[in-house]
Amino acid sequence: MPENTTKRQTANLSEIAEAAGVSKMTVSRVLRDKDGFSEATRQKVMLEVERLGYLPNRIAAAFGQTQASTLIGVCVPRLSNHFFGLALESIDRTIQSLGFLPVIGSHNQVLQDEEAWLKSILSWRPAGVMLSTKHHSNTTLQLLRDAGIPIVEFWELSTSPLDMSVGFNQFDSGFQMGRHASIKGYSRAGILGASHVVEARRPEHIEGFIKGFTDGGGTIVHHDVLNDAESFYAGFYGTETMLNRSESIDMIYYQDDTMALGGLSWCQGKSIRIPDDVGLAGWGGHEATSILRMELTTTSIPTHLIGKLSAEALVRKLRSERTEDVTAVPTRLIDGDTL
Amino acid sequence: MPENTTKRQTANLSEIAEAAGVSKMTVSRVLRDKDGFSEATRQKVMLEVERLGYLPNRIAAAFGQTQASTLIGVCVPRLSNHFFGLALESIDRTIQSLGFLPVIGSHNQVLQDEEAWLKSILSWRPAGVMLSTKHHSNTTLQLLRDAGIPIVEFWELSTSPLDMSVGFNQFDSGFQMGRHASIKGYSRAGILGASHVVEARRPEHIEGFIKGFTDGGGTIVHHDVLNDAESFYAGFYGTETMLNRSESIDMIYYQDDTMALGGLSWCQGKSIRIPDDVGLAGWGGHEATSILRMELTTTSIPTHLIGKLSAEALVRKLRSERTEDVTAVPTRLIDGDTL
DNA sequence: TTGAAAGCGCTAACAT
DNA sequence: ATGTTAGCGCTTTCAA
Repeated sequence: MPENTTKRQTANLSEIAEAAGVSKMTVSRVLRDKDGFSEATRQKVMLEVERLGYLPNRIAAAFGQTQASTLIGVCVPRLSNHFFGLALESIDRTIQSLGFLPVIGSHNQVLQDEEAWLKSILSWRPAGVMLSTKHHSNTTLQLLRDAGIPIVEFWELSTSPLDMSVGFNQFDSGFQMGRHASIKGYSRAGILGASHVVEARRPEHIEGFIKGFTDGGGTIVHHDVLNDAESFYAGFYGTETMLNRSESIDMIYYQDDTMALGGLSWCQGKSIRIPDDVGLAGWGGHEATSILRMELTTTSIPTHLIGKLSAEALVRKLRSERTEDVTAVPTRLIDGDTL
Repeated sequence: MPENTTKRQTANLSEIAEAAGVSKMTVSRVLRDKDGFSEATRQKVMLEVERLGYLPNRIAAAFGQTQASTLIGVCVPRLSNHFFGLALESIDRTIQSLGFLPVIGSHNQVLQDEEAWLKSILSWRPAGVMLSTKHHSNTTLQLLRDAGIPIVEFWELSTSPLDMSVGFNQFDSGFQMGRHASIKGYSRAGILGASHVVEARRPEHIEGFIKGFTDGGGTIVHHDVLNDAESFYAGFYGTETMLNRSESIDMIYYQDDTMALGGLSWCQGKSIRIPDDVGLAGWGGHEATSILRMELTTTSIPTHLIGKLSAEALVRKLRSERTEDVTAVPTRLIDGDTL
């Protein structure tokens, strides 16, 4: 029976102090394990803490003492994105185990949404923030500067980070695939991307692929960006559209593996031979590829590792421990059966 | 260059007040749009707010005035779960648009993890919490009671909720599939579940399926619970194991669609005819099924709707508006080609 | 080893 | 329409 009209529901330090026959400060010291109390006192206090079901009030604790906030803001493009879901899982576990509370948000690839989210979380004076893109609005940059808290940019590596960066070289991951395709003899590629935001920036691995592929003498025949979220189905119908065009292409590079899987399925349904008729390459390293009879050629991203390392880097900085500003994690080109 | 040693980085109400030549209270009123100020005053104040880049301090605002906290705790089983990812996306958007800040956590189907997360978020005195399971530890129940804040249990419908519940009848969704399979003539079913937690409770839709299927005269021949997360690959190898056993089964019911898709793929690789040799049924309504040449028989869950309605219900309660305590959303049995 | 006092930034309640 | 006062629960600082 929620009663958010009443003032206070839980015991506070004073009540514990009174019950235990000591002062507020002594209780505070015991709870935070600062020294300055005897074992006997500790026991008296803890007994009352248990008995009264004391729950610390972090709002009060954080209030005024900036460094006491245990909130850490974490912003990703989409909560339903498979790859970020995996990274978040790792971030969540790591941050919590280190004694902080993650506050997760999303920006949908819209700079203004990131900005709005940032204002929202900064008004709670977090100890630090974790951002998953390299590009930010000017207001965002200003807000971050003013906040004066540690920042980790994770996912895509930034070699000149605002503060710290943990991630992989996204351009290079695409570049390698482009070169790989070129070496394998492919020369006319289609690229299939998707974004539900029209003005979205072209992903760096796509840029990298273009460079790697054209450097090797290849030509990008098509570059379709569907106005849709990356998804299995977007890859399915996007592939249909692309292959039904007149110009012949010998391979398709997909924005991610969900799309590549959709494309692969469409091709199999049409009895198009992979990789003989068309080569396919994805990006990400999606778990779903494990059930195929052929291995998808793709680039695997160490989502878990990124999450763990980025959360750890942030906490180390919060604790004023030594940390690298830039931590690169490797991606791995999986030379599968589809290209 | 983060400096979490210095005390304050941003302007506060007093500074705005001084700069604008009014009192703190007037600034406070303007910012919260409470009445009690002239248009001229408003303009003076807003000018300084802009100029000094004032960012409200919600910690101070929430401190002492319980109802001023804009934090809402949200706990799901796993952040990387596709279905919960979709629900979270909807919850996130809805909560933010209503002026609150979601604090998302996960419990991995472990009651103690939910309890730990709850303690953590309650110490931040949230305005309300959203939980995605019906079952809680005694301590969790006690904590929720003491907190005295609105609670929404979302996902699985609870007809006697702690406070409010928004979701579907999970038992019934399985029951319907069991009856459906039985009516179609299937009589010897295998059930394939997965959980990375050994002592996890059996999902209600599995229970429902068993009831519906056996009521119709069917027999559950196998019930395997893989010690793994639900995943495409778990469905793949679990199906292999199950079908390689001696006893003949004529259908498999999967814990979710990712597993069903894995199973379907395994069967197709072995040239097992679906649904003639074996019928397959999933649960959830995964987007990936859209790329198959056959439609997966499954139960579709309105993840987005659940997220939206549950977030709205909570906020309505916070605003003391009228709300239903129990909101049922429908699931839909998709009578596809695999059963 | 312990306690007392001050103050963090804001808002509710009460003036004017 | 605007200002003043008090206090939320905790921790830091200083004193005993």
